[in-house]
Amino acid sequence: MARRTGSSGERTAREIRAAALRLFAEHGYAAVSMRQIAQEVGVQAGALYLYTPDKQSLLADLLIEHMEELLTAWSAAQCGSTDPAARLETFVRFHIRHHLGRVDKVFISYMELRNLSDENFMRVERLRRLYEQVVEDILHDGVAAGVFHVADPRVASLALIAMLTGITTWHRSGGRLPPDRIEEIYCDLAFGSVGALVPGVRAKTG
Amino acid sequence: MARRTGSSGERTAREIRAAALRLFAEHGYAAVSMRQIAQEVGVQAGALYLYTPDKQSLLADLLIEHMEELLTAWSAAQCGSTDPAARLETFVRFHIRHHLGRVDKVFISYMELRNLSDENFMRVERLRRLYEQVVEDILHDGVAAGVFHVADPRVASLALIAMLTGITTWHRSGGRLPPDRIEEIYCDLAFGSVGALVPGVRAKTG
DNA sequence: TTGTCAAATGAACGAGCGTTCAGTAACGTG
DNA sequence: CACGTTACTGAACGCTCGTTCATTTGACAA
Repeated sequence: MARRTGSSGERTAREIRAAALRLFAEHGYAAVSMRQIAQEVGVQAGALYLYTPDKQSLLADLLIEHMEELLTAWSAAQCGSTDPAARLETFVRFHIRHHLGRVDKVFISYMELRNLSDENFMRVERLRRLYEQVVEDILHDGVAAGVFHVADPRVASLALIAMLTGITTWHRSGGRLPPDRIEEIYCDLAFGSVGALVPGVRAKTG
Repeated sequence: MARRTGSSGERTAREIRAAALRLFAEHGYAAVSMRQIAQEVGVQAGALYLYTPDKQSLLADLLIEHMEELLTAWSAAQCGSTDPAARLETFVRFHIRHHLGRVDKVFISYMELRNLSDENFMRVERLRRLYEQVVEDILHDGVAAGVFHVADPRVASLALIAMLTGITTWHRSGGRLPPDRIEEIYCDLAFGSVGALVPGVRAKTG
């Protein structure tokens, strides 16, 4: 056989990326072979090279796309408000919602950084730094406005992101808590950690 | 050559474990070959099998030992107090101090879980669950005593651990902040997130 | 000095790796 | 229906992988 009936380059390209993402997330980049990815797509290993120059690019493309998608989505999601508390709530809810819908991508974005070439690593790292800066700015403005109380906005922003992103390690869809409830809980935790209360009348219970 | 002058089985065993830890942390388990580990020790690959049945055990031993060491260290470090706030502060400081001194082990303990066999994974997971329970119990008691305010102690404990452990991803020894300062900052963040203040007179600044 | 044990060599095993490429079958257009 | 284009095969390339094992050397006691 050569070309398969009903095949389409565009579809195969999508399937390859999806298979690579799934397998990288499950077994890790180094532990997944091009032949495994090909098999998942239903194709021979050589065919992959019609769609990617090499294995490394397959990973790099996934990670860079993930970070760009994250930043773009944030641009669209952020509220116009200048109130730090409103901005923080918007961010927390956005971050959780965005990440819960992309567990695999989040996973490999943290796990497989070291398997990137130096150049690709720097590209991803620059994007990640931009995202971290978003939080740092919110916290910084909040501290200046006297509504947040954190000793070190930079460290607090990293702590906040780690806390929020950690959800992806334990969350299972259909689990005990629905996404909305998780958002509420983490809003409370986030605002508490910066020495503030969530805007609105919601009071902490316990 | 065969046996090398001045060689000792015990020392070689230690060196193999150290080399494996370092290389696994730097490149990932799957990306490190037995020949690389052997070269780091200054030995041929075959010699490793005098000290480990296979590569998998090399990883599993490191992870299991790490978790057991963590639990043992906590047993020794915990204060006798029944006051939830005091227990939380002790835990936060312990966790940070313990983890900052073992960055490599912490790293592979989170990154390489999926490279464990099912049996080894379950062993590590059981130990991890015990450690998470420590925090959950503290938070639960604090909520019952009315000093902590969290909606869901289980989720809050996972959030707290994620926040604290995240330090290891950005911390560099000799960086901007000395370990003591990091402890202070994270104590504030941790107590804030559970709706409390750090015991003592320390006030949040910012 | 000899013998025993501990510690390591180095070559080999089959398997799998990422990648290349000449060949071939289905598709889309005229 | 012919024909260039697109999509893919399948075999092969040189390597590296984890692991085994007969052999060799150093250390140490008798």
